[in-house]
Amino acid sequence: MKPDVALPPSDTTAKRPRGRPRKTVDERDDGNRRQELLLSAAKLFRRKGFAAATTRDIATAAGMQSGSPFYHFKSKDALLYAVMEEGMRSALDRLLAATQMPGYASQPAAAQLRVLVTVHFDVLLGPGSDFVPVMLYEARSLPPRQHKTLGQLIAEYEALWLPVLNALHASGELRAPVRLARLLILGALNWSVQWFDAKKGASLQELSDAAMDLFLRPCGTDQELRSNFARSSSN
Amino acid sequence: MKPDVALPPSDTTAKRPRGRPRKTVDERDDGNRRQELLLSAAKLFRRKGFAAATTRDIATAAGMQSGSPFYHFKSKDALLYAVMEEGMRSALDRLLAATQMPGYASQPAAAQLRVLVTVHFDVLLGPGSDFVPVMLYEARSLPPRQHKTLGQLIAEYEALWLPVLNALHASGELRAPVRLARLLILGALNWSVQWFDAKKGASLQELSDAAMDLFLRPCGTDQELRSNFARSSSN
DNA sequence: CCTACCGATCGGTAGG
DNA sequence: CCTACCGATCGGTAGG
Repeated sequence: MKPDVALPPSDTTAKRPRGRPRKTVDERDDGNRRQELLLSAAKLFRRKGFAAATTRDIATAAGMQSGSPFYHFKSKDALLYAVMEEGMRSALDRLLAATQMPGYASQPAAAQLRVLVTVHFDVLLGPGSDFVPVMLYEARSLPPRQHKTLGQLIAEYEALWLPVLNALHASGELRAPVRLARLLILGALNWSVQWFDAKKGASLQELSDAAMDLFLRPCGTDQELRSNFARSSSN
Repeated sequence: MKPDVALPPSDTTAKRPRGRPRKTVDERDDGNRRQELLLSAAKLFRRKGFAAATTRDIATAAGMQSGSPFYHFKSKDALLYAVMEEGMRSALDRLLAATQMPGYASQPAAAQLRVLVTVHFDVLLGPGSDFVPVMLYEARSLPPRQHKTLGQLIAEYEALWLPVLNALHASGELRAPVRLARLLILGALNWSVQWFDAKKGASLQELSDAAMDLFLRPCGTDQELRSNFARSSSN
C-alpha cells in the first residue's frame, strides 16, 4: 500500500525562481522583507481570520511600523491575495513534482492516490503550512476578480486528482461517482486543518493510512477479498 | 440501502419549548424580534464572516436601527454565541429525534449511518441552515469560555456517531480506525458547505448516496462480496 | 521603510 | 426599541 517513490521536499519558504508571476501593479518585490511580511500575514490570517487580523498586527509581527506594509502591498486585500497565490502555487508545484517523480506513473492507482493524499496533508499541516489554509478558509474575503484568477490554479490542482479517481472507479476500488468523490475526499482532508494537532495525536502517515482505508476498498482476487474481510472483522 | 424510517422534520425556526436554556445575563427574550435578529445575524455571519459583518448590517437586515441589537444582546460576541448555540442545539435535537425514531435501533448499522449522514447534510444545507455553518466556520471568533460550553453540545452530537461507526468497524464495512474515521467523515460532510449549491447539481439524497458509497464497503456473504465487486468493476 | 496623521467605520451607551 | 452620540480602532497616505 505504501508508495515506493519519495515525496518531493516542502518548499513553501524556499525561493522558487519561476514560482511567482511577474510583479503586478499591487505589489513590489524588494528582497526578503516582503517575504517576512507574507509569512506574518499568513500566520495571522489563519489564526484570527482576514477581517480580524489588522495590518498593524502583521507589521509588528514582521518587525515593522504600522504603515510599512503598504510600501510592499497596495492594500490589505492585495496582501491576502499574495498569501493565497503563494500558497496555491506552492501546493500545485509540489503536487506536480510528486506526480512527475520517476516510478509514479507505473504504480497502481491506489498508490498514486496515496501520494496525492500525503502531499495534500503535508501542504495543509506540514511545516510552514499557513498559506493554503488561509486560501481555503478565507476565500469569501477575496474580491471576485482575484477570486477568479485563483480559481484557475485551484482547477489545475484538482484536475490532477481526476485520472487517478477515474482509474479507481473503473477498478471498483472507488464506488462513489468520481466528481462527488473528489469533493468529499478533499473535504475530509481539508477539514483536518480544524482539528489536527501536530504536537499530539496521529502522525501525517497515520492520517494518510486512515484516509486510504476509509475511501478505498481493496481490489484483488476473491481470495484476497475474503481474507481482508475476515481480518478486518476480527478487529 | 435506503432507510425505511422517516426523518424528523426540520425545526430550526420552529419554537422548541425547552430548546433554549433559561435566559442568561447576556440576552433577553422579548418575543420574536429577537428571533429575527438571530436569523439575520446567522445569515450575515455566514456570508461575510463574524468580524466583517457589522451589527449595523444585522440591525438593518432585521428592520431595526443601529443601536437596537444591543437591547436584545449584550454584545456582538453574545449574538454570535446565541447563533451557534441555537444551531448546535437544533442539530442535536434533530439527530436525537432521528435515532429515537421507531425502527431505527433494529436496523443494520449501515442504514443507521445513512440516517446520521442524511440528517447532517440537511442540518448543513437544508432550508434555514445558516446557524450550524456559522458554528463550524467561526469557532475561532468565540471567546474561550463560551467555546468550552459549546464544546459539550458538540461532544454530545459527535458521540451519537460512535456506536454506529464501531459496529461498522466490527463488521468490516468500515476499515479505518473509528476515531479518525469520524473526523474524516464529518469533515467530508462539513466541507460541503463550501461547494454545495442548492439551485443546481446534486440533491441531498444523491449526496448521501455518494457518501455512503465512499465510506462503506458492502458487507455480506462471500457470494455477495463477489457479485458486488463484479458489478462495480464493470462501471 | 519610518513618522505623523486623517477620515471612516464600528461596537457600544445614555436617555427617553 | 429609537435618537444621538462617543471613544477606539483601523486601513491607508504624505512626506521624508
